[in-house]
Amino acid sequence: MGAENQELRKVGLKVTLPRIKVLQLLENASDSSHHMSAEDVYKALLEAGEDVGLATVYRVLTQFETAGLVVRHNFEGGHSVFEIAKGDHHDHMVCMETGTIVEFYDDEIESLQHKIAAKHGYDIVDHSMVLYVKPSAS
Amino acid sequence: MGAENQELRKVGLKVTLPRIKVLQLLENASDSSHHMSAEDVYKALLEAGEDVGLATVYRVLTQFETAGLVVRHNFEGGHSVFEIAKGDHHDHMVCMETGTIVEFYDDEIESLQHKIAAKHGYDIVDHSMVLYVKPSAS
DNA sequence: TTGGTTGCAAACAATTTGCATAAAT
DNA sequence: ATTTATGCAAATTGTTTGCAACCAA
Repeated sequence: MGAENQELRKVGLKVTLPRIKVLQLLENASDSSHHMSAEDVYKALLEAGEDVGLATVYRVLTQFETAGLVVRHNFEGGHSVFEIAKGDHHDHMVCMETGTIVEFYDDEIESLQHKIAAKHGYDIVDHSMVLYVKPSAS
Repeated sequence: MGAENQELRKVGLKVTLPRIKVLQLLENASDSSHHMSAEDVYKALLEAGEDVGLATVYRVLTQFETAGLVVRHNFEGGHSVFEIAKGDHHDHMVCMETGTIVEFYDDEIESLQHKIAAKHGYDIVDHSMVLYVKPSAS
């Protein structure tokens, strides 16, 4: 039995075929397909010959998000994209011209964010930071 | 003639009633209604007795965004919110418990963002940073 | 006059939900 | 056997578009 099997049980989700397939897909997602929309996942599964419904993909992704297995991002342009949660937090840079997504993490920025929230009497629950960029004119 | 009149001409938009009304509404928006969705604007105008269509509100807001008169934000939860562009750039902090929105600006973070983008060979076109917070447990 | 603008209804895209059926424990 | 999950189609939500009537320049 695959490791996905265990992961699902661990978060209290019944082990079903759709869930296993979606989880495998996201875990093995290559660099370029690291961030996938529900539609992306759905089409990938269809192409792999798996017979899942789009509604199920949405349901499963939402459950995974709640369970902390995946992270949902709302970049500009309406639809959400998901990526497997690898434990590490990072922010994103989206190239407006190529669509490339670069992940980065900056300790200094993180601590400044906390400092600012604290200054206003708040604790940070979560945050999103996306830099929309273009290749720098050399 | 109101000042909105001039502002519209300045950006090359024909002066029409819906545009004037939407612009006035956003300019006079109180602190709590500083950030409004298209629906918010639509309902506010209806309550004020103005007879505009929701589609027109969307069109006008999009035109204003293009013209730089307003800024559109995509906070979590699907719909967009707009605010009059007062020239100054700032980021947001959204309280998950009260819905309060705090605006802030941090020079240090801004420069770090540019430094990071540059490190990856990019220029920043735009960025969004939203801190989702809760009142700090005292 | 004449082209830009509006309102309304229909069209859309992304996501959610109801429900009868199918599968997991 | 029970309970939960799935697939499909229909329903929602937020936003856009086609088009005839309308208004600003």
